[in-house]
Amino acid sequence: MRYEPDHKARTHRRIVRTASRQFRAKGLNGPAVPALMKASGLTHGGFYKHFSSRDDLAAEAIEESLRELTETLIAAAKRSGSQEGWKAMVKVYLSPERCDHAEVGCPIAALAPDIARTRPAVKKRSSAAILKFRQELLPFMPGKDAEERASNFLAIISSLVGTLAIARTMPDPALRRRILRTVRDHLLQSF
Amino acid sequence: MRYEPDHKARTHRRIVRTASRQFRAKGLNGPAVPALMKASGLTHGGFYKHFSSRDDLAAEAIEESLRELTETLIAAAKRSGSQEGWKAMVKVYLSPERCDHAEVGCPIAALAPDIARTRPAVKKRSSAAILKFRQELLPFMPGKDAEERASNFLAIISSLVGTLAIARTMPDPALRRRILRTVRDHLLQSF
DNA sequence: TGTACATCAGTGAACGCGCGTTCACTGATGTAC
DNA sequence: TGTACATCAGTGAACGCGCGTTCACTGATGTAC
Repeated sequence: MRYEPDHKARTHRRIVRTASRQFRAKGLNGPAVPALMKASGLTHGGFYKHFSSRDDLAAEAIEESLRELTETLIAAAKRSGSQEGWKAMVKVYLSPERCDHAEVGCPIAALAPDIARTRPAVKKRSSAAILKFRQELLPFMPGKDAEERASNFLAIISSLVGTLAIARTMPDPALRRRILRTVRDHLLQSF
Repeated sequence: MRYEPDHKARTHRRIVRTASRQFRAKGLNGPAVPALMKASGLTHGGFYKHFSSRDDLAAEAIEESLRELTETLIAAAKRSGSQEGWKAMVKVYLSPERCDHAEVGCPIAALAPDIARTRPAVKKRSSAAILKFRQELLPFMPGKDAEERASNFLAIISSLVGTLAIARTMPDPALRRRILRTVRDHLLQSF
């Protein structure tokens, strides 16, 4: 069976996108190769036509989900129209919907400890992707100069990541929402 | 072989304590039962004389590590002597040593996403232990009334957890230290 | 125009391995008589 | 005092299973002649 010229690239992208959701939902060691391929409507045998290893896919999936997150947050900031794009980002990031659906949410909140523990190759690509993510969001941060924006980015993103991570450990949805609301309100009046 | 009356209880405690380190180092799905027992100088066969399942040990290990963390932080606050115990807690929590040794550090920073994804029984016991942890630290938080201290606890702990999680994804030790220092300084002058 | 062959994305059986859990067993000591 | 038995923390072989990866194969279509 021959396909259109970009067929393989499209399949590849589809595997990466579905895998990025599976990893966020189940952890970096969660989904097995057969499950990852099945979720894209394929069988596991073809996996190594697309990726050199499971780690290779994991790294690509993390890079992809960080690109998606960047896009989502910047879109929210631009939609808000105001000078303070970071406030729109905080509101989106801490929304109950995103908290309850880790599979489409922030890969740092969902996977940071897994990334810290993973093989050096995956860790290197992931941390580079996080630094790129930081670079793209810096312009939207509060602060009068680059240095202040950089330090505020760290203060804000660490609070966001920690809040989501903590909220998700709580089985009670009402408590989760209370946590999200509390930190959101705190952050919005802090900068 | 008969043992002293408390022999089994001591062995049990030893398994839990070594396991709590292994889980923090390798994740909730990381260490296998044989490895967990071997780390305590035992063979895997006796495991089910002490625990009803691997999940049972995981829950107990998380509870234990949160008790240890509570102790460590309160000791730091009391050692500092000042009225502002939370500042001493922030400094200890974000120390480079603790960042570089997840196995003896905060189980929330090391395991939150794993806890969020785990079986309901483990999740329930873990979240209860986190709420107990919160309750014991509240008196040391900044704020003029209970409500303010509760909201500040959340703002501070989420920032701490997120900072450690993010820093640990970075392979460069200098960058890790810079991240820790930045958030520490930010927090210390924020409340 | 017709035929033999090359291409290559995807298939599915098979590999060696380690997992969580079970279970019959060990053997030093306490207890019953 | 001496002996038979009960106790029970810990041992190690074995179980069924799913893992990541390999590999010979499929089969529709493009290319060579």
